Amino acid sequence: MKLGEGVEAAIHCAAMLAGVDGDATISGAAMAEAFGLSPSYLLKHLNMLSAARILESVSGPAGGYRLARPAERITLLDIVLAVEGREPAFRCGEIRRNGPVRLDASAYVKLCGINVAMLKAERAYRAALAEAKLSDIVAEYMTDADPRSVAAGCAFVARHQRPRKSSSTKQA
Amino acid sequence: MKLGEGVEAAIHCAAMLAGVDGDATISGAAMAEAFGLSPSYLLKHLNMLSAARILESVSGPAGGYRLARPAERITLLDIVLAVEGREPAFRCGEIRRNGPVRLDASAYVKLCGINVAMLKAERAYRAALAEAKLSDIVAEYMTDADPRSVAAGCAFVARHQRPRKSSSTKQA
DNA sequence: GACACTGTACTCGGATACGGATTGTCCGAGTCTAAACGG
DNA sequence: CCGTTTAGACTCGGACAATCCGTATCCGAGTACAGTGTC
Repeated sequence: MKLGEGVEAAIHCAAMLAGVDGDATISGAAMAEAFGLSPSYLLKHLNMLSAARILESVSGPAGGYRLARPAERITLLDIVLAVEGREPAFRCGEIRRNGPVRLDASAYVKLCGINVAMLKAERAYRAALAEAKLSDIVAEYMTDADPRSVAAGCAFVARHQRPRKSSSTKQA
Repeated sequence: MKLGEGVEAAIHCAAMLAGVDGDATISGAAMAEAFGLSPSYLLKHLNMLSAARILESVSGPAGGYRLARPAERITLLDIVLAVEGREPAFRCGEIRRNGPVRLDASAYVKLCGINVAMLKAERAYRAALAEAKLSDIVAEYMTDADPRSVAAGCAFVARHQRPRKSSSTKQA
C-alpha cells in the first residue's frame, strides 16, 4: 500500500501544464527545476504520461510537453493509472486452492470473497480519483492558495513556456 | 499502488481463525500448510496481526493463534493497516516548495490541493474496507462458495484446532 | 499410589540473507534554429 | 540583398547502474506436556 513518489511529480507537472496556452510547451528540465527534482528521472514519468496519451511531447530546441486534451477531461485517476500501472493493487494469488486439499477447478468458479471485497474497495478509490478533474485542482489552487505562491507559479510558467507569447495575455 | 502479498495470507488466516471455538487455536504451521505458504514467512505477518491486537498468540506445544475479539468487530481495514502500515499510500513530499522560488513557510499553511484530493480518495478506500467485517466474509463464504470447498475447510479446522474439542460440536 | 521434579518437544518471536522493483543517471536519435555562404 | 545550405544546440527517448523495500529463511526464547523418581 504505497504509491511511488513519481505520482506526485506527475500530477504537479500536469497541473502546471494546465496553465499554458493552447500550443505552448514547457520543457521537462524547466519543470524539474520548478520542483527541485532530477531532470532525467522526471522525464521517465512524463514519458509514461505521453504513452498514455495524457501529454504530448514535441522535440527540438523549442520543444517540451503540453496537455494532450483539455484539463477538464483529465482526471487524477488517468494520471495515477498511467504512472503506477493499470492493474489493481490487490492481486488475488488464489492461495485458497494451494492447500493440501486439492479440489478440481470447478470448485472455484466463484471469485474469492476476499478478492471481491478488496476490489470493491479499490473501485471506490478509483471512483473518487476519477471525480477529481485536473481543472478542479488548478481552479482550487488559484482561489485557495497563498497569492504569493500563485503569482510565483504564474510567473514561472510565463517565463518558461515556449514559444514565448510575449504579446499574448499572461494567463496562468 | 501495490499491496504486499502478505495481505492476502493474513486475511485468509483471519477468516480461518474465525471458524474455531472460543479458546481453541490453530498453529501457524497448520495455516501455512493450508494455503501452501512458507511457514516461517507467514509467522511474520501473523506477528503483525498480534502486535495490532487482532490476533492472540499462545506459546507451547498446544499453542497457536486465535482471534483477539469477535469476528464482528474485525474489519478488513484493521488487517490491511496492521500488515501494510497505517500511513497513507500517497505521501505528499511538498515538492511545491522545493523549486527555485523560495517562499517562507507562511505561504504553505494550507494543504496541497493534490494531497487533499489523494487523501480524500484514500479515505473512500478505507471506508469501503472498514465496512467489510470479517464475519461477513466468512458468512458469505459459507453460503456462496462451493459446498465441497466449505466442507474441506471445516474439516481442516476441525482437524487442526487445538485443544481438540472432539466431544464438542464441530462447527466451522 | 500420589506428588514433585526434570527433560523434551513443540510453539512463537526476532534477527539475519536474498531478490526484485523502484529510484536515479547517462548517452544517443531526432529536430528546429540560426548563422554562414553563394548567387 | 535574398535563398539555400550546413553546422549547431537543444529536446525527448530508451538503455544502464545503485539503492531500498518486500520476500524468504534460520535460529533462539518460552511454555505445556510427559516421563520418572521419590515420598
